[in-house]
Amino acid sequence: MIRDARVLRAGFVPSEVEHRDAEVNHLSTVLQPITDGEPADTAVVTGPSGVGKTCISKFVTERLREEVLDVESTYVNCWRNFTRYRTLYQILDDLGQTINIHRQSTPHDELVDRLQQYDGPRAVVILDEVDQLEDPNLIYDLHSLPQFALICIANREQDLFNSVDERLVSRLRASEHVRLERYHDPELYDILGARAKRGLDPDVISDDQLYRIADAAAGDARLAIGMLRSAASRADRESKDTITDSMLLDAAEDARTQIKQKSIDSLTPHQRLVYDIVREQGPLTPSDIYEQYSEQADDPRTARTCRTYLSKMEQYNLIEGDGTSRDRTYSVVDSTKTSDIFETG
DNA sequence: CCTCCACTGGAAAGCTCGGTCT
DNA sequence: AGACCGAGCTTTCCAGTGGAGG
Repeated sequence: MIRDARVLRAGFVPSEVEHRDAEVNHLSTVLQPITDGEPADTAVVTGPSGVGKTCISKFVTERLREEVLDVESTYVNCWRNFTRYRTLYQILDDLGQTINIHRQSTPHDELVDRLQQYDGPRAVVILDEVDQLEDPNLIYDLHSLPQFALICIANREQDLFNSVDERLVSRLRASEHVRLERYHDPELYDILGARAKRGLDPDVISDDQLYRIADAAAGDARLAIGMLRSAASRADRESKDTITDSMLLDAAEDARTQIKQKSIDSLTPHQRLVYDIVREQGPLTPSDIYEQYSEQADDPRTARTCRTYLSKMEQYNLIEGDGTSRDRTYSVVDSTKTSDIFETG
């Protein structure tokens, strides 16, 4: 029943991008100078999650590489590689420049030096979730190197500008800006339809079901494709020929928890304990959380560290803080809102 | 309006771990 | 093997913020 699982995976870049012609063209134009061996301007790509920011950036870069021989490209997820060192290392690694660089004992500055000395072909550097960078000055360093064309991806323009200093803000404001809006339901339906057609046997899923996935995903293509993937793999496991409505219902839950589970898995045991306390007993005040935590933990960390955990988890969108100062409480982020849409449909 | 108190998050120093260098 | 180094995490200290209550 699954014909080509690749097209249902999260990072898949399709051969044609649907409903993003204007944005794709815009981004292509920014990178265009590279085809003539000229330096390209920095591009900023913004929009909420699942609108295709990563997808069109990779797509445009791939297409450029098909056109021109001498172009390298690298993709760094700054959320996973949030330190300056990891990001630089990732870029150098992708460019094949990590010979003689040792993960542990090479100073920061040497990595930047390496990039400055890089004399290979021009390279497109995609920095995904760039607002998550611990030290945004890295953007400035890369921006000033003419052999690299930067694509900075962020959810919100403001998040990006808030975290960087003045000189960089003015430079980024001057650079090309590609804004992506949420998909409308019919657009999402088209995207899902295309993936289903390539990825699944015919008649595995009905048009009506696809439309309901599109509806439930509320403009988020990643979520929608995740739901489709989850439903399809369930049907496959159970050796069914078609996807049933109840599978769709479970898939909606699945797709959301899977995204969350990734974050949860990256927590340390101490962070995990704090998260579990908030999940089971929240909403709780910070002092209550710490009291519980220090009782339950083996060799508990200090309250300050616990605060660092909380703000980290808030960034990961695992928990949310409500209220300010004394009436502040933390609780887990609610992720079960899609059920009713499928129930009535 | 003023003081108290809980909460927040920055800065700097300390620790441990895993790696290199000789 | 032992000295040494940097990253990442933790601790200590503390200034700033904003409700609550006199």
